[in-house]
Amino acid sequence: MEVLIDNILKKNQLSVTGSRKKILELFLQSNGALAHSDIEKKTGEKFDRVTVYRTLQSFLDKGIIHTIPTSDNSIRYALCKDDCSKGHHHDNHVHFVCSKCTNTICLDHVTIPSVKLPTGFKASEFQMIVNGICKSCQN
Amino acid sequence: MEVLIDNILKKNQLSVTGSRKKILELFLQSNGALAHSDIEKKTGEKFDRVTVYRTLQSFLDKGIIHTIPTSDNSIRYALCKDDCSKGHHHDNHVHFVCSKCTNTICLDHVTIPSVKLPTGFKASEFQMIVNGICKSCQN
DNA sequence: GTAACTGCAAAATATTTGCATCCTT
DNA sequence: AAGGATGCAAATATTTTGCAGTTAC
Repeated sequence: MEVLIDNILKKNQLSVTGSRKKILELFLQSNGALAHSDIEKKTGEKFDRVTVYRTLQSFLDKGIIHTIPTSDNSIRYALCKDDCSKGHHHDNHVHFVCSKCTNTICLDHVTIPSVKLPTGFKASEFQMIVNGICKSCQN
Repeated sequence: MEVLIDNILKKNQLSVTGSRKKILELFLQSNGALAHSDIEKKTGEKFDRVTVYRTLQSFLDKGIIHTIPTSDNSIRYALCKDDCSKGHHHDNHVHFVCSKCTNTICLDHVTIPSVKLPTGFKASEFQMIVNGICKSCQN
């Protein structure tokens, strides 16, 4: 794990520092998406708030993570899968937001179906969010 | 128009006031979605910022408008269509976000295709956002 | 007249920026 | 050693809350 994390950072020309390792580890552990506040909580106040902002921003810039649209004012970030790092972000799967546990889960195997847009519109990216009750909260 | 606006408000047991009429009118005019900041701009600083927050909240509560997920920290609101007011929000169309003019447009005639979720997941709502260049910015 | 709505002030939160210091390479 | 990353302080921006005055019904 340790090695994997270092490799991801190096591959993206980011220096390997404590906060980056820790935050990246968080993403690798949770297979869902994280909001800024989640990260602050789960790292246990170890880092400055500002460092979290900047770390997320640099991960975004490098394409290590991407944002997921939400309906509340809290951007959520998720790891990009392999094909993302090549520049284009084809994060081509559906995201599921559980209304019970509020987790955002990547449904990696559910691909976003394509839609036909009216003439004049040129699409560059498709996002799909499904709200409901997730597997773990089902009872 | 004036009458229509009053009717919407009355139908939802909201008293008819200047700010509500003005803001509702804005929504009726723009067939896209509006962010809080859009509303402040377009009403020309006439209302207190707080009034805008509260007005939007009461419209949300009554189901007159709904939120649209975004990837930047700016909730966008759009008018609900007729079948929304019955309680369930089946805002069943695709939203288009133009990366040039940043407008969010309701593609009323593009329905969200259904997807098959993994077992254990129960969906209650589907949202789809398409990013790209809109009709007006195409040149 | 009463309940609901608004505007102002202020509190609480969230985000950004500058700069000195420290760490990675 | 040099450039980049971090933490602190502080500037901005955003959202929420309380309260007194005003307006709609």
